[in-house]
Amino acid sequence: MTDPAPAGDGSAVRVRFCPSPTGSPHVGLARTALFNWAFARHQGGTFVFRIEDTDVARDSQESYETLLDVMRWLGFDWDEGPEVGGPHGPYRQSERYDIYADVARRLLEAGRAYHCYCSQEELEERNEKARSEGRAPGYDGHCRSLTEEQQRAYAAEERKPVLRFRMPDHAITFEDLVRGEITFQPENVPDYVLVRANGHPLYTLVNPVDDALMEITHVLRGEDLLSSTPRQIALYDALAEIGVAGGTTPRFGHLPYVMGQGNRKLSKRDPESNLLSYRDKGFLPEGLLNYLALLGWAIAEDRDIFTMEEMVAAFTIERVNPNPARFDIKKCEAINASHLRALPLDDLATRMVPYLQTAGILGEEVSAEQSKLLREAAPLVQERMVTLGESVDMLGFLLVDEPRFVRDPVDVEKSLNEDGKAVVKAAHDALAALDSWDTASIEAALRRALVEDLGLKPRHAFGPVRVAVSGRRVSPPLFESLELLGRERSLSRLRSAQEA
RNA sequence: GCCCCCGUUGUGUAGUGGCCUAGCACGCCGCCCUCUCAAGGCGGUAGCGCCGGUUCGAAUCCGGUCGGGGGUACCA
Repeated sequence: MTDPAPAGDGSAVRVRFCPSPTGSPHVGLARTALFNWAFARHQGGTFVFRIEDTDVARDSQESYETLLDVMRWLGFDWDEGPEVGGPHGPYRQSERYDIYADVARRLLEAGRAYHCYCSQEELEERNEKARSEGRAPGYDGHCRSLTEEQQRAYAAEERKPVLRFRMPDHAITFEDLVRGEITFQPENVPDYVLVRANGHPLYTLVNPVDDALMEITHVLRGEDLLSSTPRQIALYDALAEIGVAGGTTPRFGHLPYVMGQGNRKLSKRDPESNLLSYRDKGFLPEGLLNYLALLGWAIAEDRDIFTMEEMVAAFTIERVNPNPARFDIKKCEAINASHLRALPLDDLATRMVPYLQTAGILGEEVSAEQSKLLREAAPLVQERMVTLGESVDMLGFLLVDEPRFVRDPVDVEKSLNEDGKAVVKAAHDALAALDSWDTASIEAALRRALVEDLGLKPRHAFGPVRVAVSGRRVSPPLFESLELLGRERSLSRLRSAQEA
């Protein structure tokens, strides 16, 4: 199915993915990117990639580069953002501080924000008091209407003010794209800080400002941001009033959490959350993405394997489910395995290469002979692998020879005892006498020599041979493997195994 | 405490008042196939949080309750 995305009347749709470059990217991030990307592509809209690097303490350049790297690995293309540019750049917030400073000044001048001189200790104290008296905590409006004189007095104490947004005193209601109508009463959404005392703008300011400036129409983000939505909607109104942007407030949709073990949101600490580890293990990007899509969305009631093209064609926010979803590595692996099995063999062979190189099984240069071998071995391992990384253990024996080819000591002990070695010797002699070296002949010869002549059960007959040749008790099919290994290399292994 | 969100088998979901003695997938268990391991085939396991209401009829609508999660920052 390769239907193009219906353009509809949504060509004006603009969505963004705006991660912070802190630490290692996690799967929740990928899920958010996926839903935004799929929505943009389905609508024929614009996908904006913005970097929210205003947290000086935690952001890093390394993390930024990893982010771009992993986005490319996952196959997301962005229409505006780092490296591709666009009409609303720059797309790294660290390069937009002058914009935020200007907006902050205008908000202050228009009276939509005010200087607040309260110290953090004072705020905490008053919050404690409010709590103990059963009142709603949060900023109490202490500095909302200071006279100039009072402000001067505070300044004289060398207090540095923060810039605080003046929330309106009416309820704020919005239609969440995945949850429906949500209302917040004003007493539950206190005035909040936009700019720190040291002049540094906060997420609360920069995120809505950039969404407004970049003309974002739909905000799809994690559920954790749900309760900050009324603050942002109020800020949008103010921005429109001071003429910062066109005055269109985006529509919001809050995606369910991706949970880890227990009832916890999958955090960066959970090993299962690390996106890079999926690439390192050899998950296919399309497999991982397919699984992630299932966390809160379904393409059809009786189907869960699909391509990204199919997802784009089918994706609508209305069908996103609000329940938090548990990340299940077993299902993730099963989905990935399905994609792996569907890969064309040439593609599979090519995709295994980097993993074999990383493991040192292949060098940087892959010879024509090695490629051919890999291509021929691909059908043998395709339905046995869950991830590409498993090709290392499954195919290593074909690609290296002794001394680098080493048999698993445990498997040797179990299979290559005296009896086992006798079987190996018989196998060697039978194969050495063979005229043609192909799977059928090899199988016939071994069956005759081991099963018929020695009277062994097939599993007992071929087990020792398998360990001798592949080094393991679990391997690709034996006869095919022998053919691929070749006559000389096979016989050599059958000899050396007798000395193991 | 207060505010907000969420509640279908172990997990992810389908379900929008009768098609539901609740479908699909993963997992788990058993059997078949079989040179190992897989894959594949067949079968099985297990669920609408609870209580009330509306209705001829409720997983679906309403109220309450319980449970879980998030927020309540000069983090995002």
